[in-house]
Amino acid sequence: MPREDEIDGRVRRGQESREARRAQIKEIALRVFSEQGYHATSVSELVSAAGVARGTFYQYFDSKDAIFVELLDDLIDHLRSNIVGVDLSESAVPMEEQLRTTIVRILETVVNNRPLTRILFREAIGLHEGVDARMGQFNDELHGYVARSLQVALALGIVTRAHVEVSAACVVGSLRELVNRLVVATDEPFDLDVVAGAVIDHHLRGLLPR
Amino acid sequence: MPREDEIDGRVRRGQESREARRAQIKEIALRVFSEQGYHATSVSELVSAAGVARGTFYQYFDSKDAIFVELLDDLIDHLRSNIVGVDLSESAVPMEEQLRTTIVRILETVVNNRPLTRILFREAIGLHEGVDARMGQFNDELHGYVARSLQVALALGIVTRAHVEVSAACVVGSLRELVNRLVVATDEPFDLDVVAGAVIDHHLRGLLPR
Amino acid sequence: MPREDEIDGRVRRGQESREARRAQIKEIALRVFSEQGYHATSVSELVSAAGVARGTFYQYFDSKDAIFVELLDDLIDHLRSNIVGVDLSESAVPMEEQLRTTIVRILETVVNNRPLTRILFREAIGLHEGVDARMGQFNDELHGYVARSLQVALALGIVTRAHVEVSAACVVGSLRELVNRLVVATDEPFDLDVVAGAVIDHHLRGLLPR
Amino acid sequence: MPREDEIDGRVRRGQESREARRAQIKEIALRVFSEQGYHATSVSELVSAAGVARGTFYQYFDSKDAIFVELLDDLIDHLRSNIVGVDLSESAVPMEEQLRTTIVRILETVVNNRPLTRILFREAIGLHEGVDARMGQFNDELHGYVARSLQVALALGIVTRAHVEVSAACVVGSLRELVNRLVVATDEPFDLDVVAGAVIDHHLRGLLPR
DNA sequence: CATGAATGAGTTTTCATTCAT
DNA sequence: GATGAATGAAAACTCATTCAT
Repeated sequence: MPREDEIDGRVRRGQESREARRAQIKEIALRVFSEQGYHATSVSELVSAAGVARGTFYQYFDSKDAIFVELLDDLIDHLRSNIVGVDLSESAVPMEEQLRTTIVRILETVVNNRPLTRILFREAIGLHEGVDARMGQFNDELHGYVARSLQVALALGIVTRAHVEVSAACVVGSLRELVNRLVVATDEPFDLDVVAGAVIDHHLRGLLPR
Repeated sequence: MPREDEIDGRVRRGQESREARRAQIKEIALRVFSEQGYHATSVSELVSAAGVARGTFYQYFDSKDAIFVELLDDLIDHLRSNIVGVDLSESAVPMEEQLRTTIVRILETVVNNRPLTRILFREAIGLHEGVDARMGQFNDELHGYVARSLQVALALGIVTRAHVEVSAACVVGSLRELVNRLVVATDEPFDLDVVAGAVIDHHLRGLLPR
Repeated sequence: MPREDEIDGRVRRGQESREARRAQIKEIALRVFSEQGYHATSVSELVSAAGVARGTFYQYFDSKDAIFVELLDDLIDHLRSNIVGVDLSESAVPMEEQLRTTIVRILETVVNNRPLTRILFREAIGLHEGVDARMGQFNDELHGYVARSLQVALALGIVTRAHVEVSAACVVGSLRELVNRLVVATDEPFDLDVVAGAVIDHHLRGLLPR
Repeated sequence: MPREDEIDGRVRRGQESREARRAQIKEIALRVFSEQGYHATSVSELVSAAGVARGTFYQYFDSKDAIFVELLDDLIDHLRSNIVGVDLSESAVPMEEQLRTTIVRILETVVNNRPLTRILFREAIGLHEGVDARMGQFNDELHGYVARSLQVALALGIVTRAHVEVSAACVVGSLRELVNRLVVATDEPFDLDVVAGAVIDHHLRGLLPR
């Protein structure tokens, strides 16, 4: 009969390596998916790239769908955690600074997760009901957050003349397009602060001279 | 031996019916694709919906890919034809009016081609190299057009302080997001003029009070 | 534009060859199943034995299950059609003769369908819910038929002292076992009339001398 | 260095626990197999139900087949031990009484081993060569025993007019069918003595009035 | 030109068995 | 002797495309 701690040790070691293996497969799958796309990637490629057997893959993930969804959820969670409310009380950090911080954070997240972001932008639409729903939900969250902020700002007189829904769509669409151009379509680095500043300036002050 | 004009007639009739048949298949494919998506639509569904045999389908289109790409090209051509240069000469129609017209036209086009637009937004990414290239190209065209216009406007002093690339991305992204929300995600009608006006106002004057 | 009868001809020819192909695949599947058993037979073996491609098989049958169930249903239908009510009216053919005829018919059917019968007896249990249900249903039908006949015969005083359920089970079980021994377990021919007579004699008069 | 008896003790304890472990796994496997059937039961289910690791299972049994065959052999041995020769000497217990006893014993055995019996009747056919052989062998044994008994009885004039092979098949088939109906298909209890009596009466005296 | 039966490479997934720890 | 992660052969099934009629 093995001693208690021996069992614990085994179990712990097992769990550690299980987690490690799982993470390893996810990491490689992320790379392969982002290089080849979801449909062009077969489970065979996944397992041979990860250097494990077919069955091993299925011990850790229920299906090709499942690992893909998990990868996407990871990024969406990352992004969601960067949406923080803007504090409009007088004592707070200036609104523009707060906005800049949020945008910089979002851009940082996607820059640091280029492969996932690419998948998200290139593959994650029309692929899978669950993914679509999650994506739509995140987009709606973002839109709702911006719209509500605009409402408050309107009420406080901080902004004016806004068609809230349209303006919210403009803000969200601008971010998506920037991510698309700066992160998805190219590998070239860019200055986050400059971009964030320019976006905020664009949306707050518009193109016409004042 | 048939007479000359009889042959001509046959050929013409043949060609007419060829074109008609082709158009009919495309029309039905458009419907089916936009209802079910590219991957979820099999050639079987296409041919049975069109009421032709599998082989017939392949006499008109090289592959499932091919017809899909053709449908997308059609829409992109439609959209492209709506991008017209803004005339900034003093004698011209006021710039804001010109912009409004362009945006209204683009929105009209996508509203009138909801199924295709849906495919374009929901399916046409990460699906097929050729499609990706075309989509990217169109997006770049739009971006380039907006950026060049901004350059000119900057030079003329009509707009100020613009980070051209970022602002162009904001404009393009705003349009994409609006199309996405207003046309792709819902069937509800909306007032094109109001939306176009709000977009232009947003981008020209910004959110802050002047 | 093809003439009416040309279309009809094509369609008819098509249907003929479809039916023929279907029957051919069924026939070969029957042989392979009865030789190797259901589980030991893969679709690959089926199609290579039939000399058709995998896809062809699936054009005619939904699944491996489906063709198997169809084969079994064929035999069960055969057998069911041989269960005919016994006419006990005075003017009728003598009861014993009627029973003999029914039993001879059943034995003939199974003898003429040895491969299917073998599958039915060796494979068709615990394999598939639908098959189980059908088999159970047929067995119950047979049992019910015998039991009802016994009830009537009891009422008419033709038989006596019967524990109806047990006797019905004895009759049905006897038939099953005979089929098992004479048809399933061996290829040797036997005299149907002799066996049928012996069975009837056994159940009607019993083993003890009178 | 351990003392002799200490080693013996270890070995004995080891063997005891080996046997106990083995029996425990068999017992649980019996339950799971009879609930779900052979094919529907995976080794995973077996080991998780038994609370042992996969590898442990394979230390006690060569394969999934092996444990199943062993379970069947157990039941067949049980049943075989209940077949005892009928003593026809004048001084013996009356033949009918002896037959009744044998039948009651067999029914008791299967009633007391419902799970195994169910496996035997529902699964153990066409599953595995070895199992098939064993089942066939037992069936033949039973048949042979009944046939020889009939031969003797014929010679002694106790029974008359018997087509020995057919009558033996009737007797064996009747038992199988009764077991099937009373034990396999239902959980309801029944009066063994009544059923045994009815069977014997049926086969000895037949259905016709005397 | 139209037809639709035939094709077969390719996909995802399962699960009995092994073996390093 | 116990463990359970890893294995990979093998299975069922799909569907875009071809080609004889």
